[in-house]
Amino acid sequence: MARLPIYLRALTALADREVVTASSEDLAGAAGVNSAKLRKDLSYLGTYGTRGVGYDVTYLRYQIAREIGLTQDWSVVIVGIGNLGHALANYSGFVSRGFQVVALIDNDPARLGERVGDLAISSIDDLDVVVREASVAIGVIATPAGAAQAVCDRLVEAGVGSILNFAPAVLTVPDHVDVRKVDLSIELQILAYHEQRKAHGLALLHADDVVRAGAV
Amino acid sequence: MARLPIYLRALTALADREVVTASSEDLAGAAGVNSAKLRKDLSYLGTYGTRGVGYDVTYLRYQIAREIGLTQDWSVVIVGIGNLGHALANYSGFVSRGFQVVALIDNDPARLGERVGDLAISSIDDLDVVVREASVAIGVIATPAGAAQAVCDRLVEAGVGSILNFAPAVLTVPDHVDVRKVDLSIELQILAYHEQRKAHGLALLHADDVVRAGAV
DNA sequence: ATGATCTTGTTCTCGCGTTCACAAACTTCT
DNA sequence: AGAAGTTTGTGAACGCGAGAACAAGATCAT
Repeated sequence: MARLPIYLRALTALADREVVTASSEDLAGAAGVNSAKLRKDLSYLGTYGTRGVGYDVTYLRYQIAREIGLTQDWSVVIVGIGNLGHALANYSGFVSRGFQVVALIDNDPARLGERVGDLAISSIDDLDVVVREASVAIGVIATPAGAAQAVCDRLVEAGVGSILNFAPAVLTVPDHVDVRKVDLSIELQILAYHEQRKAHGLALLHADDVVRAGAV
Repeated sequence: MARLPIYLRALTALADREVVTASSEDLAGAAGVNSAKLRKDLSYLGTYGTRGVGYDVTYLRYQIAREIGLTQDWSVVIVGIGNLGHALANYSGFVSRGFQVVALIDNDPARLGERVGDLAISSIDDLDVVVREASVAIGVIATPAGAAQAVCDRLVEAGVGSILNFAPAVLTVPDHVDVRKVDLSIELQILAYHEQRKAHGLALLHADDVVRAGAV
């Protein structure tokens, strides 16, 4: 389920190299997962492979795209046009995968109307209109943590069904709304934890050796 | 392990509100997790709570920060100063949590020396020197997918032990190197999948009702 | 055609993480 | 002091996903 987009990307890369057929081993290698896991994942979608042959790259790619819902375009609204919101608004990876940013919203009245890429920054009061007219299903929150819950409530109220949250805050939403969280500093902290354990681990290992040597 | 930073943030928020003591229920609520899970997580670090009372906010916060390795500062280098790299270089959330960006590296010779925030963009040939002098342990890759593996190799070769990868590519690294991946468009695709299933689910539900009604 | 080879789809087992539930320990009130 | 009320730490059951292993199905060579 969460790995489908990775498979899709691997298939796209293979298609670009004009590979016609790929085995689960090939695909798994390109996606960085176990081949049994990949086969099991794909089997949930249907039986799109051929035993003894593998998977037809183009066909499977279409099927996965359809399953994810990428055969249609999705409208996205970004709230909070700071450093990150700015970068997201210009991020080419979105458009190329069927996501279209249809509105940029910021709180600062001084920035109203400022152009970022093809779009002008608008007020949060325009949210309802924008969401209704472009049938926006996905909202991106790139505000500071303090504003996140309020913005989230407005998005939900306007009818947005899925939220991608970059703010370092825990959002509470109704059951029918999906939230995914991307927290940059948490990722760094996790890496710091591993780094520390590597450094610390060596010290502990030495101490351990001494203990063990003493015991033996 | 991966939830420690969330607890840390919740504790910081409580400390800012001058809360002295918090129960596992309080903390779990603020962090958005089950209270039993939180208690078990914390029990792996040691017994920092007091039965009948709860956890001392300041004390626990320090212990978690120490466990993660946030009592020391970490030097970070960012490679690829496009939209995203730019935003990351200016992101205040890093500094405030003990991460210091010490170098910005980009491939484009025309941009060498360009200033972003307090730093000038430098060449990847300077990587070894920078990593050694500032003892950089963490590298951030914000390049296009095509360049990611090459940059990754250079980082590993220079002695970086942990990598945060924003490029939509699968990186292969030696065992002793940790990699974490943040993929913006994958997050959106997962949301699109859920959205589609919501819309589709209704249609299927109707079809299902018909079938069931027919069967009964 | 038939055996050899390959690859998928699926079953089975294992291990891990989550959650429940409860005893131990601390506080507070009488 | 002792009972009642809280809250932590942890043992046990549960569920779920990951990986190994194998049978079914397809191609290929002879």
